[in-house]
Amino acid sequence: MSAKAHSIPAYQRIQSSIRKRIDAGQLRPGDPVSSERDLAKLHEVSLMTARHALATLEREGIVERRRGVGTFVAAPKIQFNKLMSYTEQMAARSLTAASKILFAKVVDNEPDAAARLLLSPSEQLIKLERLRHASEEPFALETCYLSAAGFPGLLSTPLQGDSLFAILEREYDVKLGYADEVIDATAADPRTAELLNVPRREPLLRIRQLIYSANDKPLIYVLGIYRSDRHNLVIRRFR
Amino acid sequence: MSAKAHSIPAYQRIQSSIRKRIDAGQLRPGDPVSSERDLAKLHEVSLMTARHALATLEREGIVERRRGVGTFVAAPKIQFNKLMSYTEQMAARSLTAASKILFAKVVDNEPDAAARLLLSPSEQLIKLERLRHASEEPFALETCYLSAAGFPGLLSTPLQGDSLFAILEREYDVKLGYADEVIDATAADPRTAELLNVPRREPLLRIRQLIYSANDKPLIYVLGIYRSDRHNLVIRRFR
DNA sequence: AAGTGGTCTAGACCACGGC
DNA sequence: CCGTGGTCTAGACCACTTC
Repeated sequence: MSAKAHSIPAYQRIQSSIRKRIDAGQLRPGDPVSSERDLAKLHEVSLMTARHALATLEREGIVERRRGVGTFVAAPKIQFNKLMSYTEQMAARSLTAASKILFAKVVDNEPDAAARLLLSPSEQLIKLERLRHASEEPFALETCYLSAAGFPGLLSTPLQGDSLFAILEREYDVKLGYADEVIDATAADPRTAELLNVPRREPLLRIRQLIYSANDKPLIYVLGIYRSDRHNLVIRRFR
Repeated sequence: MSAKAHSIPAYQRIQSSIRKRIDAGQLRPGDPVSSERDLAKLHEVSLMTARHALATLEREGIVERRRGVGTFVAAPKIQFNKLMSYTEQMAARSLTAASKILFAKVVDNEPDAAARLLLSPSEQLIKLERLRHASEEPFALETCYLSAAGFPGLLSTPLQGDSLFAILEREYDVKLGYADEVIDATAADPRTAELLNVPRREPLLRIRQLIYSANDKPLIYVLGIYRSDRHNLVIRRFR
């Protein structure tokens, strides 16, 4: 029925239009979102399609649905369980991302990182170590590894001003899929303590993240160390 | 069309039948699951219903779907982003749950916990403090709070042998919905260090969990402290 | 009673992967 | 080519909440 543009699924167009109105402030937390039936008429799609759009928005925590009542814009707490770059996370909280690159070179002596990416132990890897700031105070040390062969010339592009996710998606046509994260607590070693400006042995949050492409190939391994006084991890679990 | 049992949705029955075959070992990781079309014929439902069953199983990490290829039993890593009791988590890893109750009384001087449950500061709360073990070694200290008025007689029921989730769902007809968790790192205080058998100031994982009912009412507030050498938190994020 | 989300039907076409 | 999952239709009835 619809004229064209099969390139973007209808349910994603509906989601975009809702997200856009939330971002623009036209829809505020607690405000009702159009009902399934209204959305279906408005976008000229069937009920199931409008429903699919709202259902996945709910799992992202953007919207809350109550049977018999309606769908409402969720409190903007956090984008639950959403894979986002540091830049995107900061933007979602209306903050600007600031970071300092400590290390950016090709290495071949990190067999552990290579193994996590399912590469041979001596494979050449791009290693990128960055210190994340918020209002002048450092709060995270992130080290990420990528296959050097998979992303030629990455180190020559300006990494400073742009999000790594954005570069990968734009320049290398990468489609990010999901990430598995293992979280635990660790004590600050001397170098980390100095970089993060905390005492030695301070408890820190450690997140080891393996980011997969949309077709299930491991792309990036990220080791993140976070000051737990300046950063909380928030997730939502479902029954 | 379908004869009866509107009580349980068809897509949940399909999920149960798949889960059952996985639990029984008839389906092992990597094995193909019946396709959408086969499931639809087998269970005499429409394609969309079979599809819904597989789609939500995928978001739980139980199954992996590959377009053009099929649906396969996922590696039994972890039940991603799933709200489960300690007992259920242990069972999922084929371990037995062991815990010791340190404290189980009604209190009225915990305004912080009351506030999180949206109750008045002096409201009477059931406070339950438990030490979790795995193979003789303690690894977690969990303190949970519930409204005393909401769950009369809970302290009289045998909490030792049964999962709290199971008691609430069975005896109080509670429908658990989801949980929001805030995760950070903290240092062991003297009492916690002794209980968990670790040095003082040891980095520990702290999880503050607010469990909601299916209709969005806060039910339980849980403060958990975990030995990070014996417990990892694993989550999955989606793009 | 009216409106909402939750489940479901019986089909359709498309995009993708493997043979 | 065929089978797979991904999107979509044009309806339907149910369960729930609010008025």
